[in-house]
Amino acid sequence: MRVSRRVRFESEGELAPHHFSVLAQLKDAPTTLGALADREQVRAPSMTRTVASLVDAELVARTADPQDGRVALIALTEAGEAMLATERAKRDAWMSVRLEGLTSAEQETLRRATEIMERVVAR
Amino acid sequence: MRVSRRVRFESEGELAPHHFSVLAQLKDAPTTLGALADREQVRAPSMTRTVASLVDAELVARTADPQDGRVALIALTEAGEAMLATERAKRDAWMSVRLEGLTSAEQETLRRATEIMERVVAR
DNA sequence: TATTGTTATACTCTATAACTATA
DNA sequence: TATAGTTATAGAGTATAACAATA
Repeated sequence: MRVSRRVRFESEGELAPHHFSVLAQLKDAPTTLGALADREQVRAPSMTRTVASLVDAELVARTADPQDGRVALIALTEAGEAMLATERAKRDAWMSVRLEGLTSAEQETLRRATEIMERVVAR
Repeated sequence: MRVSRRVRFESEGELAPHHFSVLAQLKDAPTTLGALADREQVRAPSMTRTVASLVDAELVARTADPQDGRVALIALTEAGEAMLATERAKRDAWMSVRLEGLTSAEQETLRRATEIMERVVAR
């Protein structure tokens, strides 16, 4: 928790945290508004607002679902992908600087720990 | 970041995140309102409100600084300490369940990684 | 009828600006 | 004058309730 707090506070970007978080959800595939709301742990009306704001910023686009007329499909625009990559690069840079001073053995321990935690979190 | 997200979302307590965070800052010693605002990355008026809400809930108490009449010193009450302990226990429990399935070697790797990251974050 | 999403409305958290009290 | 904190006011983000459109 302390590490994540430091990264959030110190590698701060132009994007509000909940905006960053939604862009990250869209990385792999377009997603319905409802699914986004579930994953972000907010109610549908809140996500409607957040998506409207991201659409205004041209970071995401809405398209209709050809199979189901009720559904709103949200996808990253090119600008959205670029923004996501930039923000992630800032976080990576913050961490890279701090890991440089470690020994190879320490870095190797962190690599193994990361693999373990990825499995833990995937469950 | 993904681990911290899961812990926040799934080990959810009664306390709003920014309330939890302020209580955690007060764990070791009473703190001025201004210092709290700095550490929580909010402006003084926001912290005035947050502290007022915690005072209403009797989780913190305000006392005057004997040396400087301008300063408001904020400290945990007994109820605040108990609340903090309870919330932390929930987070610990969430994680403990997930670490039980790991081998001893894997758990040892995580212990060593934790020590390394504590040094990284302390800088 | 049930589901997906939006609109209306209110509450909370945040901020900036202006103010009070103390140094 | 400068600093610590509060009050006034406004802008986001969130929620619930009521609604529209589609299945």
